[in-house]
Amino acid sequence: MRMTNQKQTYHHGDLRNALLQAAWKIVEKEGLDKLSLRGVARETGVSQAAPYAHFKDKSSLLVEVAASGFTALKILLETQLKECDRSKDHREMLDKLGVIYVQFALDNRAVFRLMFSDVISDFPKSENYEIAAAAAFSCLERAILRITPQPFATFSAWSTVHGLASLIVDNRLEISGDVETYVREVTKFLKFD
Amino acid sequence: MRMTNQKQTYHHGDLRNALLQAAWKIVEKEGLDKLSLRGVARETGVSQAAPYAHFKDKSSLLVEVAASGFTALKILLETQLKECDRSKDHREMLDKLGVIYVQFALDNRAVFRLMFSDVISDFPKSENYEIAAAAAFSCLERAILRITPQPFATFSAWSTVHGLASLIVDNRLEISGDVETYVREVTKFLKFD
DNA sequence: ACCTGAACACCGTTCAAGT
DNA sequence: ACCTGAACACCGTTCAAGT
Repeated sequence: MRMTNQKQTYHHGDLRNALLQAAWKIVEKEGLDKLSLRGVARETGVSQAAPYAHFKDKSSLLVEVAASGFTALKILLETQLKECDRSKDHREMLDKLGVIYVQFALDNRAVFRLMFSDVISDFPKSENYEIAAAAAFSCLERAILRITPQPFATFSAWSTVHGLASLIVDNRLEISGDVETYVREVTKFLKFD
Repeated sequence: MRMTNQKQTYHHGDLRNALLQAAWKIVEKEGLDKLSLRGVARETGVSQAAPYAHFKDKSSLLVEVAASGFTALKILLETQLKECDRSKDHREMLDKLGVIYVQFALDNRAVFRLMFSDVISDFPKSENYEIAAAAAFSCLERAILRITPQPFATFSAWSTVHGLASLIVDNRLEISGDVETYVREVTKFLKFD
């Protein structure tokens, strides 16, 4: 099928990234269980065995997709964190980060699930993944530390926001109305003083 | 197993339940992604096509496994709820339910994941599933209502406990020490007054 | 009604071989 | 180094046929 205007070479050039993008796209469109490595290769216009030149196996590819998910989330959180830097209302900042977390989960349902999926959790994770995940978590941590130094405060905030996001994404909680008011109503019971 | 001594007959007798039990066992031992319908049939000593006499497809079987997971959790929660009925310390009761929730998740990692998995969430759920899930949720709700009538209090408590359970099960939070102290430390920031 | 065996269209993964 | 095509051992699901 080499008949488009682009000249098609035997070597793809950036197959690794093309595969990652295709995988993200398919996961979001079809769901994690519908994603096959062969399908990713097909979508990328490459043979079924080609991915193995760049990834050890299917799980390794998915781990990298999840890592880029954490990176995307981290960037969103960090942007908000910087915007709020001049403000003194630390609690408001935390709420805003919560809204971003939940909104990200809703905008990228399948990838969000993948980020915490057993495909990854029960697997030797990549360095990329661990770094990206830790970076996202650390944004929440920094915000909390401006409010309180209590040791479990970060876990508590993270649990609440993550739980809310998970329950919504997994259809156990129907949201009527916008995400923001929902997050605020739920997190208002968290009191760190 | 009432039929241990009986000779094998062409008809199994209670194949439906045998398949459900085998599925639970395999999921916990091998993980959700390793579970195949053919494997479940093999484990039960029956042909690959036999499950289709009792379940529409693989997902339908998994939905029922998840339903029995919710039922098991509900029973644990309800037992605790009754034990606490005479006590006046409603907050203590809530904490105990939280511990049970998280402990259940840890004792049945793979099934807990399955209960909220996309295999089920993006699927026409069965009546069994919806009833069992609602029953489990309602235990938390009843406990909360003794503390406060505020509308989002239940969601808040559920989110926190569910988030904590999920993060631990998905290996994003290492627990050092026992579950109980962990749950108490995290939920102590939830204040309903 | 309940179950089997063969069949079909898919997978993940490997490997010799091509560029 | 990067990619292909064929091959192998698995799946989920269907269906005619057996009990």
